[in-house]
Amino acid sequence: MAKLDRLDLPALDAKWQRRWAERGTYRSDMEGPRPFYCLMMFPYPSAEKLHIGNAYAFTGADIYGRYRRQRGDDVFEPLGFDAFGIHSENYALKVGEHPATLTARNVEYFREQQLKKLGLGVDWSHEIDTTSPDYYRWTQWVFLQLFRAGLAEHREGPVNWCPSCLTVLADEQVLSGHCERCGTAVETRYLKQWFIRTTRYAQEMLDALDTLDWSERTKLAQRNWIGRSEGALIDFRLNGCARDQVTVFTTRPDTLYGATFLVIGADHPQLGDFVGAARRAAVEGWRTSLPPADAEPDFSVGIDLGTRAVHPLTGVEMPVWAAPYVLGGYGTGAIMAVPGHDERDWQFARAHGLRIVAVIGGGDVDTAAWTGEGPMLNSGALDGTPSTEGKRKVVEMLEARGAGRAHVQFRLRDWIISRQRYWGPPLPIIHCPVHGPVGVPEAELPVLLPEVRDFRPLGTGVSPLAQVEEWVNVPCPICGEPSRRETDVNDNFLDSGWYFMRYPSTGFADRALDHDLTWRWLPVDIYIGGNEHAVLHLMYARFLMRALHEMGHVPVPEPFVRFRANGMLTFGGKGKMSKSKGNVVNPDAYMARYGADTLRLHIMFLGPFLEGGEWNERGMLGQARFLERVWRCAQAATSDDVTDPVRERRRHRTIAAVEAAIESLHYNTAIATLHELARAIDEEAREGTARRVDARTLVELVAPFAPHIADELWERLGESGTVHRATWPEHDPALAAAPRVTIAVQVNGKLRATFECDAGTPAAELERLALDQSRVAELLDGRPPRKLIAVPDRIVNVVV
RNA sequence: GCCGAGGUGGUGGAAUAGGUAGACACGCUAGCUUGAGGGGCUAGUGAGCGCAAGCUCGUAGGGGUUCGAGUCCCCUCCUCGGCACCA
Repeated sequence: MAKLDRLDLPALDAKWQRRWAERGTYRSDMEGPRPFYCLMMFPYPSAEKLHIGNAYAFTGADIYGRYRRQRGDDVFEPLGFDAFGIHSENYALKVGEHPATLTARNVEYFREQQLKKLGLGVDWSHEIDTTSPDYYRWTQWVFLQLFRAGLAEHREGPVNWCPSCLTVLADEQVLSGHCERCGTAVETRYLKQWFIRTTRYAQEMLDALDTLDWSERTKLAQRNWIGRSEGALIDFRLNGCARDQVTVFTTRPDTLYGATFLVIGADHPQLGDFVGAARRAAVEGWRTSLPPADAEPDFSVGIDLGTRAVHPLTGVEMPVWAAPYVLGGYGTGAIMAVPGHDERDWQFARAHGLRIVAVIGGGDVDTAAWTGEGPMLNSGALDGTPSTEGKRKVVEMLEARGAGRAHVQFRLRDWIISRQRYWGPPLPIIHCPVHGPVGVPEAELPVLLPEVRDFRPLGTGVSPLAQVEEWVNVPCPICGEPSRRETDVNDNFLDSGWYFMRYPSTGFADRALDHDLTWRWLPVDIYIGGNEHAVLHLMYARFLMRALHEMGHVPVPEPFVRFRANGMLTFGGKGKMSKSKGNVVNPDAYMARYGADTLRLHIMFLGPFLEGGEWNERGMLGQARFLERVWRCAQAATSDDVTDPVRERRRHRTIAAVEAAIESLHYNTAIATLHELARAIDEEAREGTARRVDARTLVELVAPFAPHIADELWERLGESGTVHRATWPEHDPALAAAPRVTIAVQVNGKLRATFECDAGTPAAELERLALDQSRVAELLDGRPPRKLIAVPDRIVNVVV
């Protein structure tokens, strides 16, 4: 036998990456008969390089795409860069470089030095860069479609303001009152902003979740975020202030008789309207000295507004208070306080000596609020009615008087997409003194982001673009009056909210979405990515798809048929990898040393892909050994036998096992199965009996995980073309079934013996065989068995 | 606090419908190779007892159901992830 060439994995990486590019191995046939859209979340090239955690997610998605490609599907596996946004801009500010040059360099490094070297089966001819005018022109187009449809509105409202990033943030970007990216406590400001009306589809998006094949934890996060609650809106007349009435939302209309005061959110935009004249100064002073919004709830903070509210059913007057424990931005920004039956109201009432009345039986309101159900009390004609029924009855009474109605409230809020920053696509709007906000005509897109030297945020609530006078001042597209451009840029979640729609159509400069390609390729067949985007990106993407579907631009309302949240790679006991935790691991050196195939196998072997795992580099050597073995045994297989029943069974079983493992994304067990096959063939190779057909099967099955060595061996085995297209071996379940099985024999539930018999041996026969076992007879010691349980092909349990 | 996912050898992790716990891999030990090495190969490796055959105990802890429980039910403890005053 000729001496085997030494295995040089990094050299194979380079060789095959070059060949694949030359041969267009991963070019998708966009017209192919079996389109399969395999999507992975595109990376955000800020300052950091890709770390092992990123490589993990990409590799896992790539394995699935490769598997489908081998099965003969026309797989479309595109990739791009989400390069606009505050992260990049903040970093650019820090290092004093322009974000455009920084981004270009990072994109180049990500693509050439990291993603391509990982051996991803990506079709780079459809690459997207969100900062390219070729792309953001169409992001602006998407915004204009929303604007025309009335789904984008310019209005004033309370917004989350980050005093460090000097911009507003979406609700989803605020975590426990802190800025998601810099951790600074967020302030509430009242600014005119662009809102996207995501709430319009709240119910539909909630309902559609039931039809989606998504990771359960992701769906749950979305359900919680949408936060549907049923209840009622109730009107209270007001005396002693500028407003004559206020509407509150409650989920417990059955407790209405227990309402003893009202509370207005301290951050309510029109709080002043609720204050009695005599209390005005006191309230103003109080409002400026509130604890920060992120603090632990303090139910002792509140102020009497001096106003009286009239109970809609009893006519009794009650005080009106303001307190920060009520959120000005949720519901109507005001509540009816029922201290007997709401924990927070109870604490507040206690702190301020307000009346507590029990109106639902079952608890003792002197010691704690009773939030359960029970018979109604102190509720006039409704006394004795179960509270579950009372909900409906109270609403009926209110409706009869025109003082209330049933209402469904969502926690989901409209999406604020304006950002007072530089590094993003300018919103394509011109503010005309006559016509108000006017969309830039589509033919004039893109509205190019002007090149400015000083792109620092101003902190005045206005983007730095406002300083570029020659850019800002334009005539109104309708009437020609001197007007000003909108100077805010859009949130980068708008960029990433529709990128997967664009991928198929990247070849078209004259339209965002080519009709034929879009109808052929959408929705995405499988989307794999981190669950940190469960309520951000995934919610926005669903909204945009739904909106564009209503307008007829895309074929269906839901973008992702199947979504799987990959697990996270942790390191050093510090949890998920991130730069701020200082536990990032760079994959580059490992690829250079062990080859991409080794790294891919290693990280996929760390644990179940959907659960993640703890990074270590110790096991890497094991995968290197495995590849060495594959290399050796595949080339040493010389037998042309294809009928040996034992080996054929093994082959078919292996194919079935690997296939099932990949389908369920349990890559770790697929790799374990491959280890076993490789060991077996290797052993046979040493005896000179290894079969070519086994070697070929091994190479085919290993290909999604270790694509470089697989193609090299494919070539060395004398096969034509590439292993990566339409080569997945068939398996026959009949051939995979074992003719002989091992039966375990238990005595009183403890394993005492095993024996072999034909598969399918009936239970009665098994019992007989079990009792024949010498060990069993010994333990029975002449006593008759009390009971025998036999499970065919598995076990016999002898009970004494 | 609420919601979700989990606790299996020295380590990462396997166990289709309740049916031989610990696949596969790392590490370790011994031996063989010996062109040195973080090299390759072979064997062993849950704990305890035993020369051995074998026995006992073992899937966070405690109860339960069952011929049989890592798997099902109840309680307790712990870890990780997410959401956090949403009326």
